[in-house]
Amino acid sequence: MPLQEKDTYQEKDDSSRINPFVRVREDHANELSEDYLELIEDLIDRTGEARTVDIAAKLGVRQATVTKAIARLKREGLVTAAPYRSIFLTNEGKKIASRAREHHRTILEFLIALGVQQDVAEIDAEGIEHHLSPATLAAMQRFIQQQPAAA
Amino acid sequence: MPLQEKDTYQEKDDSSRINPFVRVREDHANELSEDYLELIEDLIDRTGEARTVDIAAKLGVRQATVTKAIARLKREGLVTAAPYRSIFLTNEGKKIASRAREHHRTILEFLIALGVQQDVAEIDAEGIEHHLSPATLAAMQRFIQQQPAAA
DNA sequence: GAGGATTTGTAGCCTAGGCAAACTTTGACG
DNA sequence: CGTCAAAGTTTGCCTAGGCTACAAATCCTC
Repeated sequence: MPLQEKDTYQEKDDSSRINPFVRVREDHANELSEDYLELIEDLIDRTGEARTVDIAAKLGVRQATVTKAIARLKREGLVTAAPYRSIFLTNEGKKIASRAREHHRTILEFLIALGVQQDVAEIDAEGIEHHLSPATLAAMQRFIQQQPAAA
Repeated sequence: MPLQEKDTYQEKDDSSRINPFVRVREDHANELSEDYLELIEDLIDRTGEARTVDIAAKLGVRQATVTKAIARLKREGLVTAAPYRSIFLTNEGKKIASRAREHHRTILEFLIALGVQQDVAEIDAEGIEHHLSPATLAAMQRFIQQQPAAA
């Protein structure tokens, strides 16, 4: 037998394209980051700044948890933040936040167009926004545009 | 000050109904279990038995990981399994598996009806199936039935 | 029915992301 | 300008879910 046996394990490269479960696990790794970035952008837009205490309240976690997460985002170059000061997005962070927000909006509009109640749609949109391929998002866009847009 | 301060934290009872992020975190806790149960049911149906090695291959993880997960499912009363023997679902486990499978099928059909390519639909369905409320699933059902069902 | 390959299980490690408790910094206000 | 509440941080803990390496059991095959 040549080289290493590999067990039944699939290599990362192609497995994410091939195995849905692997793909879901990978999505989960980005999910939290995107939620933070999207929320930070939103807070800055609406209140002028993103503070630990507000992020914690929105996400339903403790401030300590937010501090830890922000440290990670800093390490990844997605935000900047000086101790005891509020948080800002880097350009890279802004890109991700805007994309996430756009997806979120698309999904929300789509669900509502599909006939789902507003509040339920909000919750479900949050749940699925990190797991949809560009192709599905495009299909949702098409669907929205075909709708008569009930006033 | 009265009683405990509570910080800005929201109590579990209502927060899952109120805060989408809390809801998503709760969904994640069940996600893995449902994937296992659904897969076990599928393997039993198709090959006669559910073996660790096959579960591992399908999920893209190591066998040791599967063993650990099965131990948890046993503790939760969702499967039965004797050491070195294959795995069976309890009634409770079967209920969850069937529900999961049904949701999965609904979502898959829906995405395809929406115009998403088969292989992409498979991947996305796996990603979102644990995050949709009954209301949204019902809306998807309605949409499928309205479709002319293109041959 | 013995031997070796395959499968399963065990032990120990790692990381992420929660938490509480204690500490530090900030900043508002008398 | 001193004090003190609110905000932020640090530390240390826990659990889940991955992994590797190794040990044990099972089961083909001759």
